[in-house]
Amino acid sequence: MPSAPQTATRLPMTPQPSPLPDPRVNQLLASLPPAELLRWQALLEPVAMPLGYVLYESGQSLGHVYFPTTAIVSLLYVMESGASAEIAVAGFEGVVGISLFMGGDTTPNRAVVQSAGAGFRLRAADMKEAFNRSPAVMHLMLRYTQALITQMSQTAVCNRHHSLDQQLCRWLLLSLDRLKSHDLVMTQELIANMLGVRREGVTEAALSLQKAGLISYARGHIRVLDRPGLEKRTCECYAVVKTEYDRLLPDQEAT
Amino acid sequence: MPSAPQTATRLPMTPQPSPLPDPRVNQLLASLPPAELLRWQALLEPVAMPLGYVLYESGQSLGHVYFPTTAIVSLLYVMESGASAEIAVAGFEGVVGISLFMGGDTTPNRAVVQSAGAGFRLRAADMKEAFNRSPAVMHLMLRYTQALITQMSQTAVCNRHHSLDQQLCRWLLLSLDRLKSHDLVMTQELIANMLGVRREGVTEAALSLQKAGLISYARGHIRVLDRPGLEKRTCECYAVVKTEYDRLLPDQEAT
DNA sequence: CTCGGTCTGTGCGCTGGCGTACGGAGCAGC
DNA sequence: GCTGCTCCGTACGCCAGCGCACAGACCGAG
Repeated sequence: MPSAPQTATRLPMTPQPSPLPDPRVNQLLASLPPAELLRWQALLEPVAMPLGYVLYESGQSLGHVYFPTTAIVSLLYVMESGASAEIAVAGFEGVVGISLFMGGDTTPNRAVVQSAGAGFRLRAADMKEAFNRSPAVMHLMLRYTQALITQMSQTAVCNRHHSLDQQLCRWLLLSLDRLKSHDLVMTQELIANMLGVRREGVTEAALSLQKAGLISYARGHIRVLDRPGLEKRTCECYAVVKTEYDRLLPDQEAT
Repeated sequence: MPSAPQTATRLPMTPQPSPLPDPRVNQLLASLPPAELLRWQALLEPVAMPLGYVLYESGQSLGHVYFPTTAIVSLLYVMESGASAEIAVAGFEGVVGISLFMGGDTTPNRAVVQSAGAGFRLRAADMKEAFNRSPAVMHLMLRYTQALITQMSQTAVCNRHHSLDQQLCRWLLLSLDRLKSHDLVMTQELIANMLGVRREGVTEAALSLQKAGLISYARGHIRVLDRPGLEKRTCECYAVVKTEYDRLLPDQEAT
């Protein structure tokens, strides 16, 4: 695998999908049986995923499932009041739109691009067909779904018990894992929306991380300086989720 | 369907499974294709589910899946500190042990009986076999799983944004729906553990509900006096979850 | 260089829920 | 009818995070 990051995040609106993007940058796609992947090549459509782009809206029937490669997608619930809370996050390790093969077709959540990048999409009908035809595909998707469930559970726990400080660390680490980079482009306002807290709260937490020398922050650009430090500072939730992802989704990282 | 409640909860330790319990009291079992249900009859084992009984422990490999009939089961995460938080709840409408067919075999959660009653269980191997053999079984289980996912998501949101008061209402309503009764046996201490809050907090919230004439509370016995009142007082989370369950799991309530 | 917009830092009063501690009330058994 | 235990009510100080308001700081456009 060539060094993937390829600073596509630099261009906010049109992160040009590189001329011949490799679906295998997405771990789920990479984990497909070779014959299956071959079939899919014809069906997968490369898409740009600009910051803030809404892949699907609460209750809206899904036309496609999305396999991010360099983008990160947030699943969040938006309340009647307009306040929001992130339920989970998906990147190159996963897929957005599980309700399609789970059978519900819709969810009460919104999926929005949290970090610009690229990915692939697959038509709903094709996804369902593959899921129902191939046990390998099915089991892969279900294992991913279980990992996602763990992330959601842990989000609930974290929301209940842990400090904003710790939650910010967890959130940064989850994002970092999906970027393979130490820089992320993200205003405090956005982070606040994701975490479902005040912007000022994020400012305070970010400052304390900065003072501890763990990150440096400047106008929507975060650089992580001391990742192990973040891991020490966060709550157990991050480790639980990470461990579960590693357990359920074989890493495919050979070479 | 005969009036089900049959105060089995009166006996704490041995809620005698009635002589010939009908699996179809569990909605998932009732939704199986008739031929499939017939197969299962031989495999389903009636079990008593006394209060506090731990169906499975965090990380423990599952020997069975459980289909509650009159019992309610909480899925909760227990932190290193010993504090806990409920992730979701399952009763006669569902099944406990989804990680079995999702492919993970284990979860980081604990499943514990929150309201005594009865149910059935099925050996892990039999469950997997049926899931992989019968698309009808598979789709049924997956639709249920998606409903459960919605519940988890909403738990996360609720933990983030809503007052203890509202959360207590939501929790009572979710329990009520799974009991088909207006009485529940539940100390404030236990509720506090489920919600992941202080016992005193529950006392306060319960008092305010009592003063509003919505419930009456006495030594571990709650009677709901005004259900619509509870529904008015709770947050949107309850309705979201309820709607999603009704949508995904056909009610089978004919007759 | 200036101006307008976005993003980040700071202050202040408020409140919901926490930790702790204790008092009283009901039930069960002897 | 007393004792012990479980369960529920109350009180008080504390603090994280909220809502609000505003000041600087940086950036790009003209």
